[in-house]
Amino acid sequence: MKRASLKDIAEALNVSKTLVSLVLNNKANEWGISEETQKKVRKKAEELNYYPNQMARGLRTGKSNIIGLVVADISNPFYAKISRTIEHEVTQLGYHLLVCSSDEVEEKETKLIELLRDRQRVEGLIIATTQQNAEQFNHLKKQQYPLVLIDRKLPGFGCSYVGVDNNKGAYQMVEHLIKMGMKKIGVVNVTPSHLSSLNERVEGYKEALKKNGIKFNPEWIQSVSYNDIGNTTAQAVEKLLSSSVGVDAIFTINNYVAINCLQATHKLKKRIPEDVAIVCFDDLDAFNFSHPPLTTVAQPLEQIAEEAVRLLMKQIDGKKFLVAEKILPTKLVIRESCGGLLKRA
Amino acid sequence: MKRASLKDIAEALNVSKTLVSLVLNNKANEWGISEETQKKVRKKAEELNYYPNQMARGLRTGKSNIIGLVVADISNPFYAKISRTIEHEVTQLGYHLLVCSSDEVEEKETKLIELLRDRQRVEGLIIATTQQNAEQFNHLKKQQYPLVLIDRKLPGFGCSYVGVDNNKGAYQMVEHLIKMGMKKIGVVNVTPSHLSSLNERVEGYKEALKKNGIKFNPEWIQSVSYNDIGNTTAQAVEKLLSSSVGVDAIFTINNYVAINCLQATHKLKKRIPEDVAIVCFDDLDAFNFSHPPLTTVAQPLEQIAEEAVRLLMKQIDGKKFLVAEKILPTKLVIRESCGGLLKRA
DNA sequence: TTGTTTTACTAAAACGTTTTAGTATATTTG
DNA sequence: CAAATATACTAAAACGTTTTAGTAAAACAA
Repeated sequence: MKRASLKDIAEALNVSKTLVSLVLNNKANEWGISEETQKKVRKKAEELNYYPNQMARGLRTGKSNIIGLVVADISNPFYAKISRTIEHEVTQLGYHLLVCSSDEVEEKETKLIELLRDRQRVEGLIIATTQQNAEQFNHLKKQQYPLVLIDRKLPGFGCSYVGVDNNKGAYQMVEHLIKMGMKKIGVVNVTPSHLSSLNERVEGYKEALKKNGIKFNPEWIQSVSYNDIGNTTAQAVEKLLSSSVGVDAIFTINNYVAINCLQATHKLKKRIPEDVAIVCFDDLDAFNFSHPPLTTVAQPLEQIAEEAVRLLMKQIDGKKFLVAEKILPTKLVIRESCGGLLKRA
Repeated sequence: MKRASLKDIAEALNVSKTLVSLVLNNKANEWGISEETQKKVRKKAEELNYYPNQMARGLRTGKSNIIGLVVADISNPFYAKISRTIEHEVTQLGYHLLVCSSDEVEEKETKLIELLRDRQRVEGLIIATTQQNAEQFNHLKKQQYPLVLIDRKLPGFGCSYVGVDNNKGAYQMVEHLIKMGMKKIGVVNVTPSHLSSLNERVEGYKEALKKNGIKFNPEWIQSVSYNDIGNTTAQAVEKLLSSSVGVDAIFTINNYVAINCLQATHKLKKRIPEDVAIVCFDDLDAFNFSHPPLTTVAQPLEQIAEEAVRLLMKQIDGKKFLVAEKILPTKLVIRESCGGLLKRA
């Protein structure tokens, strides 16, 4: 069944396509088209079930009305939540969202960006990048292509960015542990990591110790490897809980590490939080019902998404690459794994 | 910076746009265009960084190369995983994916379908529908519009559908519990529910009891309401665990209910699985590290996605609405919450 | 040699919009 | 009453492809 076009409406009413277009784009009044004619047109459009062809429109105007989102993995709840809100926001604004996963592979991300920009002609990109150098982004910047990075920042590259205050989030978390009476606080980090966010969290941790007069012991920081997450986490936890180190609490650098630490600790038959507290950066719904429910530093996912869309739209509307950072506050979510509830009782 | 078009390449080489188009679409040989000319064209295209304008192409061919996916909530891990695979599959085939969330609201879904089909001109739709009647889908069917339903089936409406054998999955789960020595097995369902999948699960449960000579007690099935999930779940669990009913095991109808039952049970200070086993339909990554790790019926998410794409593409290629059902098997994932490991030890 | 076929291309239309530059008629102004 | 202005429209071009229907020149056949 062929779809109605402007021409069909125009012919049915014996008016020009121009007039129909003007009416349906709400420009009729500024063109002095009579109310009566407007009504006729709208009625016929309805009757013929007319919808503008976005491809024709896009071809003519040069606007695709699509924006692109590239994340490491859309099935990761962290990105899924953000994606959800972004979709919602851009839909409000008459845009569509194309989401792609890079699988944390640099070349895939490069290809995806190319695909979205060059083939699909998306009008702007929101990216949680996995890239380590800014080559491709510099290219986009030179061409004034609307871009917003989220979650992960590229050191030394100026662009729009939305993220959280990792340093402060970690600081608050650690300070809370100290207030709970913890003296020796370990960290499980990831290695090697080029992600700025993780380093900032470690810094926040160290600052909290310092400010509270606790002398930092290098053995308190253990690192695990994504390639061999199970074994390396087991080793890290064992080391932290060994009699020589013997920490009271473990601060895991992200939710993925947290999950593995949880399992490793259970395997060692240590109770949480009685034997050791475990807390982490990043909140997941699942941490509500893990054993025990985890105390975390939560990121304002919706707000991140909203700000990212806002910054992107500003660039799209202004046809200009903009450099603007939005650093949002995190929130301490206190559940049972840090012993807070127990000690209060 | 203006992008290169066919015209630019053609002019630079003093050939026609037609020729350039033919070469770049790999139709040069069937048109007898010389190797030499082909090389020239490809080289120039590369040089000018040419990418075809999908909107122009779409306008001309009537194909958008986009397909649409509508689910209840893309931030739900179940749909996020499926979406991930669908995206991957269609990308292989040169398509893009537009994902939208209906929030389980019928009118939103209706609008989204309209938006995707009429405005964005997606070439086909994959939908986990929240609708209760087939009106809109019948309309699509009449127009031979490519459609695949996943996860949720519309009773009495013939179309392509991909889902799992809910009945059998539930049957196997319940039979496993019986083999573990459970005699009284409760169910926590959702009410009111028009979702066929949930009803099938309840049927499978009943069949398993019957086949194993256990007389079904209506009090064993309790229902909760999404609107007041916390309270209703607490009541349901309390009832099931009360001395008058006293079930050995609780089979929750989906992952969302499972999470709430887990919390309710913990709150009652009952141990799982010592005091009561808890199992559920649907697997989540999170159930690996919940307390205790949950025994579940897992759905083959990737396979669902793959089949859905296959069925959709068949319709798009054939320009025909097809009625075909693909029912996939589930898998029993035995973890600790059903007591299996304990009793084996 | 003439007519036919093959080779290697091209011109132009079409897809459905938006936008620019009009125009014919009616109304107002000086 | 002529000129200027306002009103209510329209014709046609342009966006960048793909595809249809060609064509000129070369090669071949009779």
